[in-house]
Amino acid sequence: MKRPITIHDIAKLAEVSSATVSRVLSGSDYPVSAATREKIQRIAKESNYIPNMLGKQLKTNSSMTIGVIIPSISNPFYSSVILGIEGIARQKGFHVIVCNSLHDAALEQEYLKTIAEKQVKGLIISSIGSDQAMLQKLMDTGMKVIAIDQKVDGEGISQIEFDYRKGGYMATKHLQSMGHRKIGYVTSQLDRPSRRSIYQGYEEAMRELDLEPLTAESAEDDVYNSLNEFNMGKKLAGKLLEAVHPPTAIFACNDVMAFGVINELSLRGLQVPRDMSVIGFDGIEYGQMIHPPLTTIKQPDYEMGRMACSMLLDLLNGETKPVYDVVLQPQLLERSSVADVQSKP
Amino acid sequence: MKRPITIHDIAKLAEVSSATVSRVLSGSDYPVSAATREKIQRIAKESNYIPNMLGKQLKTNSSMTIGVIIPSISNPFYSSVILGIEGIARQKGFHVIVCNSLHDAALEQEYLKTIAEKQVKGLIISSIGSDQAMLQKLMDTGMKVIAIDQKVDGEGISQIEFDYRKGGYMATKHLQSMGHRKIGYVTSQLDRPSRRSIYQGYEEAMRELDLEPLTAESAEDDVYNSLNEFNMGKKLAGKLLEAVHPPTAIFACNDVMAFGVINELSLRGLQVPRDMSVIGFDGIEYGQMIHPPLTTIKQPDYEMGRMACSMLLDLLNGETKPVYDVVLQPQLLERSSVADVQSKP
DNA sequence: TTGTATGCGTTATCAG
DNA sequence: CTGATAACGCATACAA
Repeated sequence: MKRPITIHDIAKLAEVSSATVSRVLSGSDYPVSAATREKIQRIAKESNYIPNMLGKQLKTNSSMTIGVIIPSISNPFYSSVILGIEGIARQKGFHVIVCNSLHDAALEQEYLKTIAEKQVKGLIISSIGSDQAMLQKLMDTGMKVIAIDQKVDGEGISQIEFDYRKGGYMATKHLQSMGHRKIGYVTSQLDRPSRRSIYQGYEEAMRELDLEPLTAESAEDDVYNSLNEFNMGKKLAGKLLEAVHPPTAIFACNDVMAFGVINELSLRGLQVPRDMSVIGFDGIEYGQMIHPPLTTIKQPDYEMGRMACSMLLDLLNGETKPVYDVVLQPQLLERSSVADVQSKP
Repeated sequence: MKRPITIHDIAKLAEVSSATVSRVLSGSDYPVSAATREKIQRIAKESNYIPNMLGKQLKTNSSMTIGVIIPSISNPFYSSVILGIEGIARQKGFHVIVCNSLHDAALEQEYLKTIAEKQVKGLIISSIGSDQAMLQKLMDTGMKVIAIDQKVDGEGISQIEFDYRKGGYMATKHLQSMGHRKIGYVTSQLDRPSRRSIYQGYEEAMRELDLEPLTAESAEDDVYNSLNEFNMGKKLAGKLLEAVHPPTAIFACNDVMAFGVINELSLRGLQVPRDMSVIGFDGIEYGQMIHPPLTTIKQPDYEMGRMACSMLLDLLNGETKPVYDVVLQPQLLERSSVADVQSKP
């Protein structure tokens, strides 16, 4: 294994100083005569020179890298966010390091540390932990942070979030507008702020019409895994059906859970939407692949990624924009899992 | 913005040399008296010292990082592979850089370059490009490479792949064993080796019973996107139905496409599996969330990730194992989308 | 336009 | 056990 080529090797071959080589190869605008410039470039190519970013970054103290911490890429919602981030980042010459916290607060902390050690100056995080002490410390050292999806309260953190409350409200209102009055809500544990917000929206819409909320909340904590979520949906749907006054429509806190609800219903001989309407939340692509296509509340995930990345890069460019929160609006995706039951016979 | 703390700062505070600080803080087993060791650790903690990995890596020329290049994390198959890789990597103290080539050969090359520049010494790649020249160059400089899923022919590259041919064979045989004789195959363009292999398995199984293959291949090139895939499944299913001798069973080259097939069938008033059997390929989780639950050929994606990472780490540890290929075996996941049609009335 | 010299933060060598 | 010092590969201030 031969030692990798450095600018010094090239300098020797080209009979110039390494400074000149650096100036040419780093794309600096420092004046270098066309002749030597060409010579250096030729030799670099011929010798398969690969610049060592570690050296460069150590010197310049800028890694052109942003970190992203999300629960898991196996969640299509987050993988979409990441694709959005990457698109913008690549366009600006930045690289992205993705870390899956897997709903493990300790792991999240660990990744936070790793990112700091790698001298990453910008971070986009959908935090699942509650301990923002470490995050604050990093920000004190100059790291720029954008929180997405999950609210992080800390000074100087720009947030970009969805209007979850409104999404919950919209979903419920849509069901009501279709004539439903007994509307059940199935949700995983209401421990994360986002989930509570959706619930609030649901509750608010119900209260407006003096309707009683009917909620089935999972008791289990979060082993994030879509199959789990699916099964949870099944279980909770079962619970709702066994209530004294079963609902005519079910609102699930995410699409995969809605898949579970639909599955459980069909197992019990109930047809969607004829016998029961179902509405989901998130707007993942698979929603339109099932039968019936799932009516749902779409969160602009991809756009969120793009916006988060743009904001972060602005911050890194030293544009001293004020810290601000962006609230992205949900959108009703009307497909075929909700029936209109208000037509009087 | 204050200058970050370095080992020199700590050295001053602890009244020792930076060499000693390094020995303590880097977890070296070099002997240091318990007293100074403790003092250094205390001061490091108090001053919120964050080691600069760039410096360390530049010096040691080892980044404890492996690169992964895959088509897209939005494909649940690959996100599963990555989770497998990460699990092993983390366990051994390695970090993972994920790059989505998005089915763009140029982008793949770009990421390859980036990874090399970042001094990453190990790479796991599911290559979509055909130009393995760059890859070979990198291997010449000492990079260890493991190719997964997609075969890359090059010297010294360990491969870990699925037995796609056998998977295709198994799927077809399963349909045959359930009495089907007219079996259609829908596939995206047969341009990648993996896809051709599946097709070969299908064809082989058909020939064994002297049956005529009936294939619908997409003409469009690959804009990888599940929705696209889904729609392709719909379109190709339509084609098959309009054949002079329509099949009684359809085999799709991946699960999402199978979703499209099922969707199209139900739109045309055909029930699965009563009127038409469908079998998929991949075994993504969503397969069991649709109706009817999709019978499919499962590829052990997560395990592939784990195995690839283990092999790579062994290679990086200098264990001079011979270059070898691992072939992972597919598994039939019998669910409910295939009907037994052989019972004679 | 080019070269020299220095330092980024760390580890490693070698001498004490 | 500890310290001084030289790298690692690169960019840049300063000198020529």
